[in-house]
Amino acid sequence: MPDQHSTLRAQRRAETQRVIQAHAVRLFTGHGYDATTVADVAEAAGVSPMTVYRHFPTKEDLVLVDQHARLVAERIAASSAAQPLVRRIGSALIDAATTLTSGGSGNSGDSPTTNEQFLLARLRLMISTPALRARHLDNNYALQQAIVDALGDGATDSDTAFRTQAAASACLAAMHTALVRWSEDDGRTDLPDVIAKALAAAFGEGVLGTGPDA
Amino acid sequence: MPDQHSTLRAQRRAETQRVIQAHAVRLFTGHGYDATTVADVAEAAGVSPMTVYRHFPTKEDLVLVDQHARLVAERIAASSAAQPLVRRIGSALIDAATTLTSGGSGNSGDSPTTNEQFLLARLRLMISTPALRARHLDNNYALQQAIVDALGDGATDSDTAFRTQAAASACLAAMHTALVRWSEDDGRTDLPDVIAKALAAAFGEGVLGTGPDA
DNA sequence: ATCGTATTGGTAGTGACTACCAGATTGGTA
DNA sequence: TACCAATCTGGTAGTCACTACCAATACGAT
Repeated sequence: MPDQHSTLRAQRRAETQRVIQAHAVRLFTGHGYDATTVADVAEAAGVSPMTVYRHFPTKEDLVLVDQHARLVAERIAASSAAQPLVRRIGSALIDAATTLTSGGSGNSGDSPTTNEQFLLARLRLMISTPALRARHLDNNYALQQAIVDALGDGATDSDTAFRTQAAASACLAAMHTALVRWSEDDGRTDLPDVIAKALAAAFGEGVLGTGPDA
Repeated sequence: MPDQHSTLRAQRRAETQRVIQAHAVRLFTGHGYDATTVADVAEAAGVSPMTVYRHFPTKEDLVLVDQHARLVAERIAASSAAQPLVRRIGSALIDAATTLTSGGSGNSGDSPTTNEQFLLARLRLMISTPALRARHLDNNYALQQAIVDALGDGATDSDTAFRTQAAASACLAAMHTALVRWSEDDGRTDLPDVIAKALAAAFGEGVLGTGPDA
Protein backbone atom coordinates (compact mmCIF):
# COMPACT_ATOMS: atom_id res chain seq x y z
CA MET A 1 0.00 0.00 0.00
CA PRO A 2 1.74 3.17 -1.14
CA ASP A 3 -0.50 5.23 1.11
CA GLN A 4 1.16 4.21 4.35
CA HIS A 5 4.45 4.41 2.59
CA SER A 6 4.20 8.02 1.53
CA THR A 7 2.54 9.03 4.77
CA LEU A 8 5.49 7.96 6.87
CA ARG A 9 7.91 9.59 4.50
CA ALA A 10 5.84 12.72 4.43
CA GLN A 11 5.77 12.94 8.22
CA ARG A 12 9.53 12.69 8.49
CA ARG A 13 9.88 15.21 5.70
CA ALA A 14 7.49 17.65 7.34
CA GLU A 15 9.31 17.33 10.64
CA THR A 16 12.68 18.05 9.01
CA GLN A 17 11.20 21.11 7.35
CA ARG A 18 9.77 22.30 10.64
CA VAL A 19 13.12 22.00 12.40
CA ILE A 20 15.02 23.78 9.65
CA GLN A 21 12.48 26.58 9.48
CA ALA A 22 12.43 27.05 13.24
CA HIS A 23 16.21 27.44 13.37
CA ALA A 24 16.12 29.73 10.35
CA VAL A 25 13.58 32.12 11.84
CA ARG A 26 15.44 32.11 15.14
CA LEU A 27 18.76 32.98 13.49
CA PHE A 28 17.23 35.53 11.14
CA THR A 29 15.54 37.26 14.05
CA GLY A 30 18.66 37.21 16.18
CA HIS A 31 21.39 38.14 13.73
CA GLY A 32 19.45 39.60 10.82
CA TYR A 33 18.28 38.00 7.61
CA ASP A 34 21.08 39.20 5.37
CA ALA A 35 23.80 38.49 7.91
CA THR A 36 22.68 34.89 8.26
CA THR A 37 23.81 32.54 5.52
CA VAL A 38 22.03 29.40 4.45
CA ALA A 39 25.08 27.51 5.64
CA ASP A 40 24.52 28.95 9.11
CA VAL A 41 20.94 27.71 9.10
CA ALA A 42 22.02 24.30 7.92
CA GLU A 43 24.64 24.00 10.64
CA ALA A 44 22.18 25.08 13.33
CA ALA A 45 19.64 22.56 12.11
CA GLY A 46 22.25 19.83 11.94
CA VAL A 47 21.93 19.18 8.22
CA SER A 48 23.95 20.02 5.15
CA PRO A 49 23.31 23.17 3.09
CA MET A 50 22.13 20.85 0.32
CA THR A 51 19.34 19.52 2.46
CA VAL A 52 18.11 23.01 3.21
CA TYR A 53 17.80 23.72 -0.49
CA ARG A 54 16.02 20.41 -0.97
CA HIS A 55 13.25 21.45 1.39
CA PHE A 56 13.14 25.18 0.67
CA PRO A 57 13.72 26.32 -2.90
CA THR A 58 15.06 29.70 -1.83
CA LYS A 59 16.35 31.32 1.33
CA GLU A 60 13.27 33.52 1.36
CA ASP A 61 10.97 30.51 1.52
CA LEU A 62 12.48 29.70 4.92
CA VAL A 63 10.36 32.55 6.24
CA LEU A 64 7.41 32.75 3.88
CA VAL A 65 5.86 29.31 3.37
CA ASP A 66 2.21 29.88 3.97
CA GLN A 67 -0.73 27.75 3.02
CA HIS A 68 -2.86 30.80 3.63
CA ALA A 69 -3.93 30.97 0.00
CA ARG A 70 -5.74 27.65 0.00
CA LEU A 71 -7.63 28.61 3.14
CA VAL A 72 -8.91 31.83 1.65
CA ALA A 73 -9.85 30.31 -1.69
CA GLU A 74 -11.99 27.73 0.06
CA ARG A 75 -13.92 30.39 1.96
CA ILE A 76 -14.43 32.36 -1.20
CA ALA A 77 -15.88 29.44 -3.03
CA ALA A 78 -18.19 28.71 -0.09
CA SER A 79 -19.50 32.28 0.12
CA SER A 80 -22.78 33.46 -1.29
CA ALA A 81 -22.58 34.92 -4.78
CA ALA A 82 -25.44 37.28 -3.99
CA GLN A 83 -23.31 39.56 -1.82
CA PRO A 84 -21.19 42.36 -3.24
CA LEU A 85 -17.63 41.49 -4.23
CA VAL A 86 -15.82 43.36 -1.51
CA ARG A 87 -17.95 41.84 1.20
CA ARG A 88 -17.45 38.31 -0.13
CA ILE A 89 -13.70 38.74 -0.25
CA GLY A 90 -13.49 40.62 3.03
CA SER A 91 -15.47 38.02 4.91
CA ALA A 92 -13.32 35.25 3.51
CA LEU A 93 -10.15 37.04 4.60
CA ILE A 94 -11.49 37.58 8.09
CA ASP A 95 -12.62 33.98 8.41
CA ALA A 96 -9.28 32.68 7.22
CA ALA A 97 -7.47 34.91 9.70
CA THR A 98 -9.69 33.59 12.48
CA THR A 99 -8.77 30.04 11.58
CA LEU A 100 -5.08 30.89 11.35
CA THR A 101 -4.76 32.66 14.68
CA SER A 102 -7.24 30.92 16.93
CA GLY A 103 -5.34 27.66 16.57
CA GLY A 104 -7.64 25.96 19.05
CA SER A 105 -7.97 28.00 22.23
CA GLY A 106 -9.99 31.17 22.28
CA ASN A 107 -7.44 33.73 23.34
CA SER A 108 -9.08 37.01 22.53
CA GLY A 109 -7.28 40.00 23.98
CA ASP A 110 -3.66 39.11 24.63
CA SER A 111 -1.17 36.31 25.42
CA PRO A 112 -0.54 35.02 21.91
CA THR A 113 -0.03 31.31 21.57
CA THR A 114 3.25 29.68 20.56
CA ASN A 115 1.83 29.23 17.10
CA GLU A 116 1.03 32.91 16.97
CA GLN A 117 4.47 33.83 18.26
CA PHE A 118 6.05 31.96 15.40
CA LEU A 119 3.68 33.60 12.94
CA LEU A 120 4.53 37.00 14.41
CA ALA A 121 8.26 36.39 14.19
CA ARG A 122 7.94 35.50 10.53
CA LEU A 123 5.68 38.47 9.90
CA ARG A 124 8.14 40.86 11.50
CA LEU A 125 10.88 39.52 9.28
CA MET A 126 8.66 39.81 6.23
CA ILE A 127 7.90 43.45 6.98
CA SER A 128 11.35 44.65 7.97
CA THR A 129 13.45 42.80 5.39
CA PRO A 130 13.12 44.30 1.89
CA ALA A 131 13.69 41.05 0.02
CA LEU A 132 11.16 39.20 2.15
CA ARG A 133 8.67 42.03 2.00
CA ALA A 134 8.84 42.02 -1.78
CA ARG A 135 8.34 38.28 -1.97
CA HIS A 136 5.49 38.45 0.50
CA LEU A 137 3.74 41.12 -1.53
CA ASP A 138 4.19 38.97 -4.61
CA ASN A 139 2.64 36.05 -2.75
CA ASN A 140 -0.27 38.33 -2.00
CA TYR A 141 -0.54 38.96 -5.71
CA ALA A 142 -0.67 35.23 -6.35
CA LEU A 143 -3.38 34.99 -3.71
CA GLN A 144 -5.26 37.67 -5.59
CA GLN A 145 -5.23 35.51 -8.70
CA ALA A 146 -6.47 32.55 -6.65
CA ILE A 147 -9.32 34.65 -5.27
CA VAL A 148 -10.29 35.87 -8.71
CA ASP A 149 -10.27 32.29 -9.97
CA ALA A 150 -12.41 31.19 -7.05
CA LEU A 151 -14.85 34.01 -7.71
CA GLY A 152 -14.99 33.69 -11.46
CA ASP A 153 -17.82 31.58 -12.76
CA GLY A 154 -15.56 30.19 -15.44
CA ALA A 155 -15.92 32.36 -18.49
CA THR A 156 -16.69 35.91 -17.48
CA ASP A 157 -16.21 38.81 -19.84
CA SER A 158 -13.04 40.85 -19.75
CA ASP A 159 -14.60 43.84 -18.07
CA THR A 160 -16.10 41.87 -15.21
CA ALA A 161 -12.80 40.10 -14.68
CA PHE A 162 -11.07 43.44 -14.49
CA ARG A 163 -13.48 44.74 -11.88
CA THR A 164 -12.99 41.57 -9.87
CA GLN A 165 -9.23 41.99 -10.02
CA ALA A 166 -9.51 45.57 -8.82
CA ALA A 167 -11.75 44.66 -5.90
CA ALA A 168 -9.62 41.69 -4.88
CA SER A 169 -6.36 43.62 -5.03
CA ALA A 170 -7.78 46.42 -2.92
CA CYS A 171 -9.09 43.98 -0.31
CA LEU A 172 -5.76 42.21 -0.07
CA ALA A 173 -3.92 45.49 0.25
CA ALA A 174 -6.15 46.42 3.16
CA MET A 175 -5.46 43.02 4.72
CA HIS A 176 -1.74 43.56 4.34
CA THR A 177 -2.07 46.86 6.15
CA ALA A 178 -3.89 45.02 8.90
CA LEU A 179 -1.10 42.44 9.12
CA VAL A 180 1.47 45.20 9.53
CA ARG A 181 -0.59 46.77 12.27
CA TRP A 182 -1.11 43.45 13.98
CA SER A 183 2.61 42.73 14.05
CA GLU A 184 3.29 46.21 15.39
CA ASP A 185 0.91 45.41 18.23
CA ASP A 186 2.81 42.16 18.80
CA GLY A 187 -0.39 40.21 18.28
CA ARG A 188 -2.09 41.71 21.32
CA THR A 189 -5.08 42.77 19.25
CA ASP A 190 -7.41 40.38 17.50
CA LEU A 191 -6.28 39.89 13.91
CA PRO A 192 -9.76 39.43 12.39
CA ASP A 193 -10.87 42.65 14.07
CA VAL A 194 -7.92 44.57 12.68
CA ILE A 195 -8.66 43.27 9.20
CA ALA A 196 -12.29 44.31 9.54
CA LYS A 197 -11.18 47.78 10.62
CA ALA A 198 -8.82 48.08 7.67
CA LEU A 199 -11.56 47.06 5.25
CA ALA A 200 -13.95 49.53 6.82
CA ALA A 201 -11.36 52.31 6.57
CA ALA A 202 -10.77 51.64 2.89
CA PHE A 203 -14.29 50.88 1.69
CA GLY A 204 -16.51 52.57 4.25
CA GLU A 205 -18.19 51.31 7.38
CA GLY A 206 -21.07 49.76 5.50
CA VAL A 207 -19.07 47.15 3.62
CA LEU A 208 -19.34 44.55 6.36
CA GLY A 209 -22.18 43.99 8.74
CA THR A 210 -25.03 45.74 6.95
CA GLY A 211 -26.49 42.30 6.42
CA PRO A 212 -28.48 40.37 9.04
CA ASP A 213 -27.09 40.45 12.59
CA ALA A 214 -23.76 42.06 13.59
CA MET B 1 29.69 78.40 -10.82
CA PRO B 2 29.25 74.83 -9.60
CA ASP B 3 25.81 74.76 -11.15
CA GLN B 4 27.06 74.48 -14.71
CA HIS B 5 29.63 72.01 -13.51
CA SER B 6 27.27 69.49 -12.02
CA THR B 7 24.76 70.02 -14.82
CA LEU B 8 27.20 68.89 -17.49
CA ARG B 9 28.27 65.91 -15.44
CA ALA B 10 24.69 65.05 -14.68
CA GLN B 11 23.74 65.17 -18.34
CA ARG B 12 26.50 62.77 -19.35
CA ARG B 13 25.60 60.53 -16.46
CA ALA B 14 21.91 60.55 -17.34
CA GLU B 15 22.72 59.75 -20.96
CA THR B 16 24.90 56.79 -19.96
CA GLN B 17 22.12 55.48 -17.75
CA ARG B 18 19.62 55.85 -20.56
CA VAL B 19 21.79 53.88 -22.99
CA ILE B 20 22.46 51.08 -20.51
CA GLN B 21 18.80 50.81 -19.57
CA ALA B 22 17.66 50.80 -23.18
CA HIS B 23 19.98 47.90 -24.04
CA ALA B 24 18.98 46.10 -20.86
CA VAL B 25 15.25 46.28 -21.57
CA ARG B 26 15.85 45.22 -25.16
CA LEU B 27 17.89 42.19 -24.15
CA PHE B 28 15.56 41.24 -21.30
CA THR B 29 12.58 41.40 -23.62
CA GLY B 30 14.32 39.43 -26.33
CA HIS B 31 16.08 36.68 -24.42
CA GLY B 32 14.35 36.76 -21.06
CA TYR B 33 15.32 38.48 -17.84
CA ASP B 34 16.90 35.50 -16.12
CA ALA B 35 18.73 34.32 -19.21
CA THR B 36 20.39 37.70 -19.66
CA THR B 37 23.37 38.41 -17.42
CA VAL B 38 24.54 41.82 -16.30
CA ALA B 39 27.71 41.16 -18.28
CA ASP B 40 25.59 40.76 -21.41
CA VAL B 41 23.96 44.12 -20.80
CA ALA B 42 27.32 45.75 -20.18
CA GLU B 43 28.77 44.35 -23.37
CA ALA B 44 25.76 45.47 -25.41
CA ALA B 45 25.98 48.96 -23.94
CA GLY B 46 29.71 49.10 -24.56
CA VAL B 47 30.71 49.49 -20.93
CA SER B 48 32.18 47.28 -18.26
CA PRO B 49 30.00 45.31 -15.84
CA MET B 50 31.34 47.57 -13.10
CA THR B 51 29.87 50.64 -14.76
CA VAL B 52 26.46 49.02 -14.91
CA TYR B 53 26.54 48.48 -11.17
CA ARG B 54 27.67 52.06 -10.67
CA HIS B 55 24.53 53.37 -12.32
CA PHE B 56 22.05 50.72 -11.25
CA PRO B 57 22.44 49.24 -7.78
CA THR B 58 20.81 45.96 -8.76
CA LYS B 59 19.93 44.13 -11.95
CA GLU B 60 16.26 44.68 -11.16
CA ASP B 61 16.72 48.45 -11.14
CA LEU B 62 17.62 48.25 -14.82
CA VAL B 63 13.89 47.78 -15.40
CA LEU B 64 12.24 49.52 -12.48
CA VAL B 65 13.71 53.01 -11.98
CA ASP B 66 10.67 55.17 -11.67
CA GLN B 67 10.41 58.67 -10.33
CA HIS B 68 6.67 58.05 -10.19
CA ALA B 69 6.63 58.36 -6.42
CA ARG B 70 7.72 61.98 -6.33
CA LEU B 71 5.08 62.88 -8.90
CA VAL B 72 2.28 61.35 -6.88
CA ALA B 73 3.42 62.80 -3.58
CA GLU B 74 3.39 66.31 -5.06
CA ARG B 75 -0.19 65.93 -6.27
CA ILE B 76 -1.25 64.61 -2.90
CA ALA B 77 0.21 67.56 -1.06
CA ALA B 78 -1.49 69.92 -3.50
CA SER B 79 -4.93 68.33 -3.12
CA SER B 80 -7.69 69.68 -0.95
CA ALA B 81 -7.83 68.19 2.52
CA ALA B 82 -11.60 68.59 2.57
CA GLN B 83 -12.21 65.66 0.21
CA PRO B 84 -12.42 62.06 1.42
CA LEU B 85 -9.17 60.11 1.55
CA VAL B 86 -9.81 57.75 -1.32
CA ARG B 87 -10.78 60.56 -3.65
CA ARG B 88 -7.70 62.60 -2.77
CA ILE B 89 -5.39 59.66 -3.40
CA GLY B 90 -7.26 58.45 -6.47
CA SER B 91 -7.21 61.86 -8.12
CA ALA B 92 -3.51 62.19 -7.46
CA LEU B 93 -2.83 58.79 -9.03
CA ILE B 94 -4.87 59.64 -12.11
CA ASP B 95 -3.19 63.03 -12.49
CA ALA B 96 0.25 61.50 -12.16
CA ALA B 97 -0.60 58.87 -14.76
CA THR B 98 -1.78 61.59 -17.13
CA THR B 99 1.52 63.38 -16.78
CA LEU B 100 3.48 60.17 -17.24
CA THR B 101 1.76 58.97 -20.40
CA SER B 102 0.78 62.14 -22.23
CA GLY B 103 4.42 63.13 -22.60
CA GLY B 104 3.46 66.21 -24.60
CA SER B 105 1.17 65.26 -27.45
CA GLY B 106 -2.44 64.40 -26.88
CA ASN B 107 -2.67 60.87 -28.19
CA SER B 108 -5.92 59.61 -26.76
CA GLY B 109 -7.11 56.35 -28.25
CA ASP B 110 -4.20 54.47 -29.75
CA SER B 111 -0.72 54.78 -31.32
CA PRO B 112 1.34 54.94 -28.15
CA THR B 113 4.38 57.19 -28.26
CA THR B 114 7.96 55.95 -28.13
CA ASN B 115 8.08 56.97 -24.50
CA GLU B 116 4.98 54.90 -23.86
CA GLN B 117 6.41 51.96 -25.77
CA PHE B 118 9.43 51.95 -23.49
CA LEU B 119 7.17 52.23 -20.45
CA LEU B 120 5.08 49.34 -21.73
CA ALA B 121 8.11 47.15 -22.35
CA ARG B 122 9.30 47.71 -18.81
CA LEU B 123 5.82 47.12 -17.45
CA ARG B 124 5.49 43.83 -19.29
CA LEU B 125 8.79 42.68 -17.82
CA MET B 126 7.70 43.78 -14.36
CA ILE B 127 4.51 41.78 -14.61
CA SER B 128 5.83 38.59 -16.17
CA THR B 129 9.12 38.23 -14.27
CA PRO B 130 8.61 37.11 -10.66
CA ALA B 131 11.64 38.89 -9.25
CA LEU B 132 10.73 42.14 -10.98
CA ARG B 133 7.09 41.84 -10.04
CA ALA B 134 8.02 41.42 -6.39
CA ARG B 135 10.31 44.43 -6.45
CA HIS B 136 7.70 46.50 -8.23
CA LEU B 137 5.09 45.65 -5.64
CA ASP B 138 7.55 46.59 -2.93
CA ASN B 139 8.14 49.92 -4.66
CA ASN B 140 4.39 50.39 -4.58
CA TYR B 141 4.56 49.80 -0.85
CA ALA B 142 7.22 52.48 -0.54
CA LEU B 143 4.99 54.78 -2.54
CA GLN B 144 2.22 54.02 -0.07
CA GLN B 145 4.41 55.27 2.75
CA ALA B 146 5.20 58.40 0.75
CA ILE B 147 1.51 59.02 0.20
CA VAL B 148 0.72 58.56 3.86
CA ASP B 149 3.50 60.95 4.76
CA ALA B 150 2.20 63.50 2.26
CA LEU B 151 -1.30 63.15 3.68
CA GLY B 152 -0.36 63.13 7.33
CA ASP B 153 -0.52 66.53 9.00
CA GLY B 154 2.52 65.67 11.03
CA ALA B 155 1.39 64.12 14.28
CA THR B 156 -1.82 62.20 13.77
CA ASP B 157 -3.00 59.60 16.21
CA SER B 158 -2.28 55.93 15.64
CA ASP B 159 -5.81 55.07 14.61
CA THR B 160 -6.06 57.77 11.96
CA ALA B 161 -2.68 56.77 10.58
CA PHE B 162 -3.87 53.18 10.32
CA ARG B 163 -6.98 54.20 8.40
CA THR B 164 -4.86 56.28 6.07
CA GLN B 165 -2.55 53.34 5.47
CA ALA B 166 -5.50 51.10 4.65
CA ALA B 167 -7.01 53.57 2.21
CA ALA B 168 -3.70 54.29 0.50
CA SER B 169 -2.80 50.63 0.13
CA ALA B 170 -6.19 49.82 -1.38
CA CYS B 171 -5.92 52.70 -3.86
CA LEU B 172 -2.45 51.64 -4.95
CA ALA B 173 -3.57 48.06 -5.37
CA ALA B 174 -6.35 49.21 -7.65
CA MET B 175 -3.85 51.26 -9.62
CA HIS B 176 -1.61 48.25 -9.98
CA THR B 177 -4.52 46.30 -11.37
CA ALA B 178 -5.07 49.12 -13.84
CA LEU B 179 -1.42 49.01 -14.87
CA VAL B 180 -1.69 45.30 -15.57
CA ARG B 181 -4.78 45.85 -17.64
CA TRP B 182 -3.18 48.72 -19.50
CA SER B 183 -0.15 46.62 -20.45
CA GLU B 184 -2.42 43.78 -21.56
CA ASP B 185 -4.09 46.26 -23.90
CA ASP B 186 -0.64 47.29 -25.15
CA GLY B 187 -1.35 50.85 -24.14
CA ARG B 188 -4.21 51.24 -26.59
CA THR B 189 -6.53 52.45 -23.86
CA ASP B 190 -6.06 55.61 -21.89
CA LEU B 191 -4.18 54.86 -18.68
CA PRO B 192 -5.90 57.49 -16.50
CA ASP B 193 -9.26 56.14 -17.63
CA VAL B 194 -8.30 52.60 -16.71
CA ILE B 195 -7.14 53.74 -13.28
CA ALA B 196 -10.42 55.57 -12.75
CA LYS B 197 -12.32 52.43 -13.73
CA ALA B 198 -10.30 50.31 -11.33
CA LEU B 199 -10.93 52.74 -8.48
CA ALA B 200 -14.62 52.80 -9.28
CA ALA B 201 -14.74 49.00 -9.34
CA ALA B 202 -13.09 48.74 -5.95
CA PHE B 203 -14.71 51.64 -4.09
CA GLY B 204 -17.94 52.23 -5.99
CA GLU B 205 -18.87 54.55 -8.80
CA GLY B 206 -19.37 57.52 -6.51
CA VAL B 207 -15.79 57.82 -5.32
CA LEU B 208 -14.69 60.05 -8.18
CA GLY B 209 -16.72 62.60 -10.06
CA THR B 210 -19.51 63.32 -7.60
CA GLY B 211 -17.99 66.74 -7.25
CA PRO B 212 -18.56 69.64 -9.69
CA ASP B 213 -18.42 68.78 -13.41
CA ALA B 214 -17.45 65.36 -14.88
C1' DA C 1 49.41 74.02 -16.34
C1' DT C 2 47.74 71.82 -12.23
C1' DC C 3 44.84 70.07 -8.80
C1' DG C 4 40.72 67.85 -7.07
C1' DT C 5 36.94 65.15 -8.32
C1' DA C 6 33.97 62.20 -10.80
C1' DT C 7 33.85 58.27 -13.75
C1' DT C 8 35.56 54.02 -15.25
C1' DG C 9 37.87 49.55 -15.06
C1' DG C 10 40.18 45.40 -12.83
C1' DT C 11 40.65 41.85 -9.19
C1' DA C 12 39.30 39.08 -5.71
C1' DG C 13 35.93 37.60 -2.86
C1' DT C 14 31.15 36.32 -0.70
C1' DG C 15 26.91 34.08 -0.99
C1' DA C 16 22.70 32.26 -3.18
C1' DC C 17 21.62 28.74 -6.11
C1' DT C 18 22.12 24.73 -9.59
C1' DA C 19 23.48 20.83 -12.08
C1' DC C 20 25.76 16.21 -11.68
C1' DC C 21 27.00 12.41 -9.05
C1' DA C 22 27.58 9.03 -5.05
C1' DG C 23 26.35 6.90 -0.69
C1' DA C 24 22.78 5.76 2.73
C1' DT C 25 18.22 4.80 4.36
C1' DT C 26 13.67 2.98 3.95
C1' DG C 27 9.48 0.22 2.38
C1' DG C 28 7.92 -3.39 -0.07
C1' DT C 29 8.92 -8.02 -2.25
C1' DA C 30 10.67 -12.82 -3.76
C1' DT D 1 16.40 -13.10 4.88
C1' DA D 2 18.06 -11.12 0.86
C1' DC D 3 16.94 -7.89 -2.76
C1' DC D 4 15.08 -3.94 -5.29
C1' DA D 5 13.47 0.51 -6.04
C1' DA D 6 12.59 4.90 -4.57
C1' DT D 7 13.75 8.47 -1.68
C1' DC D 8 16.75 11.27 1.27
C1' DT D 9 21.09 13.09 1.94
C1' DG D 10 25.81 14.87 1.07
C1' DG D 11 29.82 16.53 -1.80
C1' DT D 12 31.92 19.06 -5.78
C1' DA D 13 32.15 22.30 -9.05
C1' DG D 14 30.28 25.92 -11.33
C1' DT D 15 27.31 30.27 -12.57
C1' DC D 16 25.88 34.68 -11.41
C1' DA D 17 24.58 38.79 -8.71
C1' DC D 18 26.88 41.84 -6.00
C1' DT D 19 30.71 44.12 -3.02
C1' DA D 20 34.83 45.91 -1.22
C1' DC D 21 39.52 47.67 -2.45
C1' DC D 22 42.56 49.80 -5.65
C1' DA D 23 44.55 51.98 -10.00
C1' DA D 24 43.94 54.83 -14.21
C1' DT D 25 41.76 58.30 -16.72
C1' DA D 26 38.96 62.23 -18.10
C1' DC D 27 37.01 66.51 -16.92
C1' DG D 28 36.05 71.10 -14.76
C1' DA D 29 37.91 74.94 -12.16
C1' DT D 30 41.64 77.92 -10.30
